[in-house]
Amino acid sequence: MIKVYIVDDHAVVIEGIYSLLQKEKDIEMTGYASNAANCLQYFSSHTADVILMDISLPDMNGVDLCRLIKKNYPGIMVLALSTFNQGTYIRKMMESGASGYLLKNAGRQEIIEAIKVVVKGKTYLSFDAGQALKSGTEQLNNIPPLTKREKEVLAAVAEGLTNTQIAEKLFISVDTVESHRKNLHAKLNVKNTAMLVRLAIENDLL
Amino acid sequence: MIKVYIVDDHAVVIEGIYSLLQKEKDIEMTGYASNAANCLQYFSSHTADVILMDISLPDMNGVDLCRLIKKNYPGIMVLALSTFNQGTYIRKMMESGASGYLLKNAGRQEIIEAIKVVVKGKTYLSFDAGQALKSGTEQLNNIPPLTKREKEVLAAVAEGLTNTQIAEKLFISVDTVESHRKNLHAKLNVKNTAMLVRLAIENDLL
DNA sequence: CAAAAAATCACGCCTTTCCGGGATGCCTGA
DNA sequence: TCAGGCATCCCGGAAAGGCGTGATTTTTTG
Repeated sequence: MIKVYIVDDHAVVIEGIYSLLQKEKDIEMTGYASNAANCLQYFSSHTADVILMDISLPDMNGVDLCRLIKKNYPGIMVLALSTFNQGTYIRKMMESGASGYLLKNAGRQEIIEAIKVVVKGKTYLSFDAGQALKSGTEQLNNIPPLTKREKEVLAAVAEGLTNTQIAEKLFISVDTVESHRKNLHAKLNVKNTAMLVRLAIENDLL
Repeated sequence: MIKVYIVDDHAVVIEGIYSLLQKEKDIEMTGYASNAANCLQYFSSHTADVILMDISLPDMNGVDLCRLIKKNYPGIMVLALSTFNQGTYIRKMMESGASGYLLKNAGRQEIIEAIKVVVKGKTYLSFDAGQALKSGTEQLNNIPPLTKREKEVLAAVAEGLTNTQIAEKLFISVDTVESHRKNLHAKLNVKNTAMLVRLAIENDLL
């Protein structure tokens, strides 16, 4: 009997999965939570085999919750659940210890299969998710890590501040700001402010 | 007996709503579809009182589907269903004839209430959705209409083209491009490229 | 048709970015 | 200890953008 727990802030999703899993003999739903806090509280005194976890929760994002769970209870398998089929999200979840990634448009069969796969310690990725992951790593999407300062400057630029204003804000000289911008341009392979801001927003670098 | 139909590409959501509505005596689920095409086909020979409609579907967006439904069957009330609490989406759905907007984190009570309200011809907005709408219209979010040329220039700017490149692309002089940019700055109340691009992306002006 | 809105082009002036260098400490991990 | 990444600062010239103002032509629309 596989014990499944759900964390999702959408009542209909919880209800739907509950309803779907009820028909399955060897799967049992032991509980659910609509936020990270309740989930963590539950596991301080209970356990489960698999957690179906929405990546966006009201009080914490799925990535952090997943990391916490895997750190404290490595035996529990986390199966990420999301509407978004974005390489970045998927990658982050997998890096945080998730055993799989399931899109919410998955049907009953797929959900059950995913649960059975991850409970054995294997990895399950929705077909589309797998695709997104691949195309993400193999293509240009590859964003080099930015330093703390660079991120600060980038955020300020995206807010529309001029170099002078940024310099004042960060208590550094205008030249330094320019240096950071130059590095950002080089790292992100852009050549002006417009492309920089666009890339920053679209890749959630703020 | 209120007849409810669901259009959503997430099996769990359909299952969840079905399960929730089953317990309600005076509401009946008459069918569902996981895409716009099936939905339209269904209504060519059936009807319903309320359609719960996801705003993002695989083959068509909710806004267009809503418009189609209301045009052909004005008597059917459309209740938009979405994860996103964004003023733009909400506004577009309402403008397309939807009777309400429900967030997917709504509980059983709220869903049922919403259905009962819209079937009477009234409007139902999730609390949060109402807030987003208000803050959208009443605050600065108010975006004046842009002309065709302005949109073209804006798109080019967001792509990272320089004024010279834009001029070549649109077969106009650099001065004209600058004029359009000046107008954009004035209309959108920004003062540099960074803010312009950011605002353009965040308000889906591309 | 006549008024309004949009699109076009122009000039001058100043500010800001962009770019290619170079330089100096500081800290960390191999 | 020492290389390398990081953050800091500097210079100078070229390019692009921002701002005010004004003008002409086309298009839209009441």
